[in-house]
Amino acid sequence: MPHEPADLDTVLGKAVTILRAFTVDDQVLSLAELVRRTGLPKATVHRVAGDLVTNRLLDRTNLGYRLSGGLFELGMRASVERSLLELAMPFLQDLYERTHETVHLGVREGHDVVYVAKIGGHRQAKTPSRPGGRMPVHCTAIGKILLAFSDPEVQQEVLSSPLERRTPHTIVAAGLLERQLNAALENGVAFEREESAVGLQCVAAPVLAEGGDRALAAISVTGPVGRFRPEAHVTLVRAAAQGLSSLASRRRSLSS
Amino acid sequence: MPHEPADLDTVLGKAVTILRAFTVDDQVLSLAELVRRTGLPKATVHRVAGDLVTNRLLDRTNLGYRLSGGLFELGMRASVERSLLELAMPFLQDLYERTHETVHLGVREGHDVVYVAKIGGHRQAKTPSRPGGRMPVHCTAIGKILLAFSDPEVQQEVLSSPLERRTPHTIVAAGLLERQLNAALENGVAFEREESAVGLQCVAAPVLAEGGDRALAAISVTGPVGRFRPEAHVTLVRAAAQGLSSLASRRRSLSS
DNA sequence: GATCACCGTACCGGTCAGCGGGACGCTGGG
DNA sequence: CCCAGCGTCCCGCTGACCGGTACGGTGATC
Repeated sequence: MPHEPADLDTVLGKAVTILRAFTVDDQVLSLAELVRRTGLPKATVHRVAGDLVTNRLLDRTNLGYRLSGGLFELGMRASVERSLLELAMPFLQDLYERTHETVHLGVREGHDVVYVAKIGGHRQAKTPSRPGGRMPVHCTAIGKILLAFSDPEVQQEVLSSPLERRTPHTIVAAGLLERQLNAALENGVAFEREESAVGLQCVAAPVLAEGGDRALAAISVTGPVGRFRPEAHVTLVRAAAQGLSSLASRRRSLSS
Repeated sequence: MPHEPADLDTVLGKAVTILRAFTVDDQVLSLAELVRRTGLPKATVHRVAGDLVTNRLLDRTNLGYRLSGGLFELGMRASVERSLLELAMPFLQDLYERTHETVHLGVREGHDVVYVAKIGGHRQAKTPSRPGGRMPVHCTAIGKILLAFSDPEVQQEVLSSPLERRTPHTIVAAGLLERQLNAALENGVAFEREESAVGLQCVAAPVLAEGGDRALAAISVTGPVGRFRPEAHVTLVRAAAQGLSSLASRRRSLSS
């Protein structure tokens, strides 16, 4: 389940429900739309949204409400993502410069991967991912490598839940997926071939925690079928991920 | 004023007060520390922080509280910053690849510049800026160019307020600053020479709104005195900023 | 230009979520 | 041993929050 109900009997619960009603590609939502999405009474949304505006978490435009810059600031202070991002940037940078293909950094959250960074040039392949966005673990290279280097129980959790089909190539058979995960664990790389979007392929390698058997995050390179062969970039991606791993384990940035 | 009091007689106000108690380089704050910073009663902080945890805006660790990954996700959905970032990345990317110096993207908020993106390699100069962080407008190249392309009233507002001295080179005389702003407006570039941090220099150019007389954002290149001469990069920075300007004005991403 | 659907805004009295002073147990340092 | 500082919990008071309802504006449809 994406995220549980969030207590609607409390102001705070209503507030975050409203905030979370915005998806990655909503620019601005009208009051009515917020009412529709949240299921809250109109008067309530009106009031709470107003409070959110005075508290600078929302902006008011003549078209409706929109997540504010203050929220962006706050989000960038989230310790784990922030320090991961700062450590990772130089590596992602290098990787991009050597490949000139789209480079991703992501972490796992439940059954999804959350993208922490995405860098690409003017001619980048049109990927469905966005920084701060989510994708199901089972249909992306990043997701697979993260899952391969997760606790067996969460791995099993995902394998035993229904696997949404995103494209004709999406792997929906748990058995096949499990074999790929084992291979990924063995090789330290995972692949994706048009499983999240038609026309795209991807390689990913894990950023490992101290012990070396759990992934903190993962790095990937994505490109269009045709000019791009995932196998050709295995070494580079792996090198970047390993470099970051060893740098990260020399710092504190983990735990729960 | 950075941000006004935020109504403390409301749950929401207390909640954001607690969230904003975290600065860019706080990893984790104890309950007691939060009490100290917010001035709220201990019992209240304890309860509200608890609520924030159940609503996934804070994480609980054995050392204290910390801004959660959910908050990061939310922040990345802030429309203005997000779309700006997406449009800008390829340009920042190019700029970095041609200079191999630290590249920034920033917007103005009140008397501060807020950094939206920062990219640099392994050998980057050690800058005080961080993505999501703030710096005073008057002591950075980005800040100066943003101010030069702002409404005259806000420009005057800043000029007539006390200018904090950050380094021995920080410009604290309003007259001198004003002359630099005029020059910046004329040339479409601003410079900074060790005014925010000793040993660093910087060039910045504006990302202009449709009309061409107001800046939406600004791009800069920063490097260490010695190997780095700001003048040498004027053309590149300006080109990147102009490219982004024309791209941005072909989209909707402005207003208040 | 009348009707209607849908929007954003405003009102207002009942009630329960939120409040915070204070007490408690734990820990570590002097 | 004591004390300072921490996190947690209790509990009765009260005003912040609630949301049904009503109102004015705006655009499409006939």
